Amino acid sequence: MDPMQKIKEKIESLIERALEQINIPAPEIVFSVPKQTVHGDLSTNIAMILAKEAKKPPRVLAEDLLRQMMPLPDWIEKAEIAGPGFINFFLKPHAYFNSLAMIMKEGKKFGSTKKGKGEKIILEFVSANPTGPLNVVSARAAAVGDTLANLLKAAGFKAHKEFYVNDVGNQIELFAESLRARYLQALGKEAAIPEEGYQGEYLKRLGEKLARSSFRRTPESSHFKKVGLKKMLDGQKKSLKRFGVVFDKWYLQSDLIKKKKLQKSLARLKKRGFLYEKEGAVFFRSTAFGDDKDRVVQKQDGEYSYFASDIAYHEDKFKRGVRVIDLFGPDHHGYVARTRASVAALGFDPEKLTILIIQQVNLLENEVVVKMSKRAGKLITMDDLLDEISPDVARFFFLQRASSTPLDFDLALAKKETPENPVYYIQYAHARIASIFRKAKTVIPAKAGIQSLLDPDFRRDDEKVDLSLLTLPQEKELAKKLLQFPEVIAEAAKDLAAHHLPFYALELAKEFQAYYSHAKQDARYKVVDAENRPKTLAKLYLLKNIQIVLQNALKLMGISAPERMESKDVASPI
RNA sequence: GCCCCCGUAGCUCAACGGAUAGAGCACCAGCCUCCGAAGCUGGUGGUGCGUGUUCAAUUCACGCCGGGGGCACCA
Repeated sequence: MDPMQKIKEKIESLIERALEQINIPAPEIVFSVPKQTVHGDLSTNIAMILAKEAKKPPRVLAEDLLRQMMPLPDWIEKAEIAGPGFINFFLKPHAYFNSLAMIMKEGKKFGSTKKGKGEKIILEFVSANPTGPLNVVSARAAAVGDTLANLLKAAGFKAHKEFYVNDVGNQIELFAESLRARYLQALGKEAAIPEEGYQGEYLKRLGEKLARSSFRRTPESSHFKKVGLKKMLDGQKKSLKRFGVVFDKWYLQSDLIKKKKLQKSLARLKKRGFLYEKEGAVFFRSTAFGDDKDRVVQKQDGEYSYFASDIAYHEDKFKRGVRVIDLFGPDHHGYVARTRASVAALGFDPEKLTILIIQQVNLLENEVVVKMSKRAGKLITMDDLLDEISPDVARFFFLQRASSTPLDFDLALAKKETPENPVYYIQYAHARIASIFRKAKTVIPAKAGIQSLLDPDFRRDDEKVDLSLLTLPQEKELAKKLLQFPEVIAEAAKDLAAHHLPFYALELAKEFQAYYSHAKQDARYKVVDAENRPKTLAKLYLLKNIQIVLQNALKLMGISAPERMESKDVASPI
């Protein structure tokens, strides 16, 4: 449920009735929450939208509307016309406080909605080649993809996380050859890593390990492929787990061929007239759907192209889900048009396919860009990253940025900034509330009711809490902020914009910290007051709600919500 | 040449087409007998250029300028 939505709907019907009175058909009415409190709690631009149609200046129309709306319901303090013709509504605190019970009641579920109607979405991300360890770009994709999946679930979709394993093709052969060479080298034999092969240290180590496990004769190339692949996949899974990302499915490209899915997809395309032969190769007519040129699906040598597998994979995904979301790396943006074309050619709605490009991560070292290449063996791995900074910090760092923009990542800087990282700010707000509760437990006389509020499983009915005792302006603002959470989730899920989440959490933490800090100057802001039990309860109630929302937001980002912040580095008060 | 991403504060990034463009870091000045100073308060400082659409443009369209990336019968 979304309490804010209900408030909006109520005002909406007021406006609709007013429009009816002056004979203007009502369009969709949009509200925004003004940045400044002087502009009220909710604002609409309806008078400016309709000014032309009404043949009146916006402000005059706004006045007409306002007159029709009188008298306002008791939960609206006042309504004003401002600026070029905004109608601003000022709500009484109880309009918000009354909805807090819902946050308490829903707990971990607060913020979730059912807008997705259980629609299944297949979300594919990371999908790095199984030829080496995951790098930082994969880390970014993992953080974003995982949080998008969480957001979609919270918005009422069924999100399925999938990792596509490119275990077929030239790069795998090169990989196997490179490993074989390392193996032979470890045995002291002459062997060269193929040109374009994989030079990384990790293969050297693996080759040495294989050499130690005494083979009587040099194994077949296929053996290196098999062992190497397994090793790489296990390593990738381990890194991802360390990062807190677990996939629902690891989908093998080779399965598409084994299970004849690839062949069937191509047959369908052929039947529909989108395939043709030229110079001994088979082409897909992607230009029929706006691609620059047609694309090869079967090469002259009879092998299927990577793209052919991808066609089959997308068909398979569309058979399993209503919507498909792909997170591509920046080097794959050229694939967007042809992928979309293939989906359309197979008869699926291309609108149901969303391809997000997770932009590159420029790794910097002392402000100099470090070029990464898996084949040349120059890379900074996800594990290297996690050796330096915690998963919480890394995830937050990646989530803060819109994923469609390139990201400069200075490892040295990231490490240095760790103590000041904003993620701690949010966690600290959460821990601080926990701390206040610990304090309250010792100070407030133990009555039957209060224990329940201090208990994690507290529910509203356990004890009457009089929220009208919350009279400070910041308390109303905090309640307002909390109630915006479901909309934040819904919007972020709709736009697939994970970065809204950290910003919201930061804002909420900020408002709380500022509110809390007033207590030093002003006793009215003090939460725990042994002399005033009802007021303490009301404040604790609000704080509990803040804590719940912070928890839920952090959970969506895959970040922990600690009860205490513990660090030796940070000095405690003298 | 074509395609994609990006130009917002000294740096890293925000801003459903809305009102006085916001945060963090950095810098300056204050604040711990009192629920955690990983904190709070105040200050310095910004939309690359041009034209259009609109009541309203950081946002949309077009054109420049600048930075990055991609344009395989490799995956």
